[in-house]
Amino acid sequence: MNTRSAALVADTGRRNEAVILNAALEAFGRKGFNGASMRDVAKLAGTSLSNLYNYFPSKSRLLAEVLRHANEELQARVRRAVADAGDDASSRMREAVRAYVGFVVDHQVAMLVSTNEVRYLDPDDRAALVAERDSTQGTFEEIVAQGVASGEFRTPYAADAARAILSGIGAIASWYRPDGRLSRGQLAEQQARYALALLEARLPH
Amino acid sequence: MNTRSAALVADTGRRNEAVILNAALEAFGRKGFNGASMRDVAKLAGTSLSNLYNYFPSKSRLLAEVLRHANEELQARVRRAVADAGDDASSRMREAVRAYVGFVVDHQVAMLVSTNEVRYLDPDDRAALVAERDSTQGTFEEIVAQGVASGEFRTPYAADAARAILSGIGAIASWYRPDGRLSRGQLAEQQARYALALLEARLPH
Amino acid sequence: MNTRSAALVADTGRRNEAVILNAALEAFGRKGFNGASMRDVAKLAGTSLSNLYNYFPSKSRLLAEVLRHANEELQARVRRAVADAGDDASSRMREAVRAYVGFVVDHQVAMLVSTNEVRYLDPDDRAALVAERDSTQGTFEEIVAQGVASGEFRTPYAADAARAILSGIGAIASWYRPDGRLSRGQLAEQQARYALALLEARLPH
Amino acid sequence: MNTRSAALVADTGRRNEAVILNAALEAFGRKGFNGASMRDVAKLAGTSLSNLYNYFPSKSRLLAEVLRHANEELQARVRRAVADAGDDASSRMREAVRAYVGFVVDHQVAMLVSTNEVRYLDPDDRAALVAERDSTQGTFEEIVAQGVASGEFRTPYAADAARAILSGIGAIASWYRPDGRLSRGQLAEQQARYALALLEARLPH
DNA sequence: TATGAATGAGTGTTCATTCAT
DNA sequence: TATGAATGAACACTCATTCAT
Repeated sequence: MNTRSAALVADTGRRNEAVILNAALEAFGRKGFNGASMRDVAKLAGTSLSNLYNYFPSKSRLLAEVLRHANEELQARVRRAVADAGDDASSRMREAVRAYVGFVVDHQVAMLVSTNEVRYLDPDDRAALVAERDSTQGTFEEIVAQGVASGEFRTPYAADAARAILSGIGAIASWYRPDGRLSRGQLAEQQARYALALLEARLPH
Repeated sequence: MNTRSAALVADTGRRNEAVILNAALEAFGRKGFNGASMRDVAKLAGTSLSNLYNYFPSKSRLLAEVLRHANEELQARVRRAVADAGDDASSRMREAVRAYVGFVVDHQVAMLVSTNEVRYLDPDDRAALVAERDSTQGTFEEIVAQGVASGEFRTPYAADAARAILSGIGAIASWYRPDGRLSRGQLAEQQARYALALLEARLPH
Repeated sequence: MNTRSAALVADTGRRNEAVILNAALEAFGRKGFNGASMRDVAKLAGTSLSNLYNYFPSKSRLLAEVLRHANEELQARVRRAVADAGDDASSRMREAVRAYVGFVVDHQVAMLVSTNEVRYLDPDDRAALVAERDSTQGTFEEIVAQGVASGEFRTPYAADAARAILSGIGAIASWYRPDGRLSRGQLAEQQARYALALLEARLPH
Repeated sequence: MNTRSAALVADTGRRNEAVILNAALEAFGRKGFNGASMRDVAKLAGTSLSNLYNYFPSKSRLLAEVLRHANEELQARVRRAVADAGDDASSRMREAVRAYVGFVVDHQVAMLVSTNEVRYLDPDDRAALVAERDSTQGTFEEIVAQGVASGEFRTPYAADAARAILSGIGAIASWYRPDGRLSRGQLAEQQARYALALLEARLPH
């Protein structure tokens, strides 16, 4: 149905749960959290309105679960990439950025919903998600700190650099088209270069 | 009421119109376009629900006007800044970024609403606004092109650099607090540096 | 604007009053009393909404005036026709029918509004109008009575014949098209024949 | 509640649907389509406003269903009557008229709503209903044609006679009172006589 | 687990009418 | 006489949620 994104939530065990989560992601992506109705979600999930409530106690909690899954996947990708990268900050930053970009491209809608609809979460759910996100951003901040310490990165504004980098990458979700000028790989390469340049890393010439 | 932003729409001549536009901006900022009701707007504007419709024919058109005013102000600031800047691409980029950051900080809510709620515009209004926004981005793209041509900027990814820069600056609206670590001026300076670094400009050491 | 009907209310003295009455007739004709708004009327009259209330104190009274004018014209036509007709019941009935048909064709919309929207009048206005209408129907009933007395009409159901005849003629308003199969004159002739036949008059062969 | 009409829609199977349809008929009958609100209908049906929409997707479709049921019943009565009548045109016309009158008397409100509110239907629904009505009128037109061909009816205006007859009968709905001068049967007999007379049938003396 | 019926609060919008000018 | 701004009530319709089955 949506050719730009693979299903975000895998179909393990409780089958309908995954179906509903993916339907909700799609609905929220199309119309926003407040613009999409539970009926929309039910229709996309191919089930009845009332059956939704057998899986999620409220619309808000449904959104929370959608965002939790999205963030989980993003975090996993980034952590794996960093773990598999070399030891120097530049390599690690490059791989972290590539992974982040990969997620944004693979799950464009999830990224959009993630950034635009967090605010509609109930306070507790929002706090939990923000904490998770901060932790992902923390991974980038650590790499920045490492690079500054090692002299690889010379930016005088290290404290905010990770956020600046992630803002730019996150925004990709709002304009990237898979059939556009840049391939998935080229985009990742480009963003990595932007990131390292922003950090004033010693770039290869 | 909102301490983070001065009124976006000036109160010249048609008074209630400005009052309503500012109320709408605030309401949409607090709850999003779909989350805010016309009743919310009326309450904030201190008028009756039905009277809103003497000024704007629909909620959607009200949003369109809010966004048009916001973009107008942003565009004016950037153009003025570029016109007043030096001749070299680096100076012009620096001033353009400063102006853009200034707008985001002065009209944080307007910036947030602008990026998050455009999608709810009617197609025609959306197209018109996107065109205006592209024109603002075009100003940045021209500076990039100038810098690349003159050798000031050495990024191999010039085509997408303006967008990357503006994404990062726009995102400021979602986290900046006037009482935070950075002053308005420091933030502007920082963002200018990020921008020039991303462009791989020859930086002063 | 409406090619099927001449203006019902003549433009004597208080000019805008006639303009408004004709506009109201058109509006009520197009959308019904409850479907047409005072704004609709104002637009058609080429004046402002609030100005309507300088002429008529309420929507309901506006309708009452429209219907009063329509009925006045209808009544005048019928009375004039009967007065100008011969002495025998058949001739008088024939002319009365012709006149009635003439009104329906000349003021189709007025006839439609008259029959469909009376019910929305305030009780007093409705009573007054119904009385006027009964008086017009009374004219026909007298002719029937005369014809029965003289032996011209042989129907055993004289008491309800006038109403039956007028129902049929009134309904013409809902289907007649000036460019249809029958001319104005042919239609009148046809209806006169139907009426006399229904009354079981001795018809010419 | 309404002593003048039996319930039009029978309560078979889908109970609430019939309840709502009858409530809608009553509401539209009392105040007209535009004058009656969905809240009125809900109140009469003894259910909630929003529940109405579980049965009918819009006020307009609700009206369409009401009118469809009414026309179905009318059509069925007329067809049955004609089928059960003798072979000559006069008998068939007499029975057809009797059946039509019977419907008007039994379902006075339905007849009124049917004639006054069709115009508020959506174009497609209106077209469908008009087609059904034309088919009923067609039944009468065929009888007229038969009678003219056989020499039973001598009217020179055969083409419009069926419509003239049905207009008169339909109008009964707007004045008949069950406790009035005429009984149901007398009224039917009277109308049959009017019809045959109008057709210039050879009447029994 | 799944459904369709039900509900009360809320949506954007329009209404007839009034008022200040 | 004429206007534009204003209002409170009402409109058709949709909402998230619940309940009986």
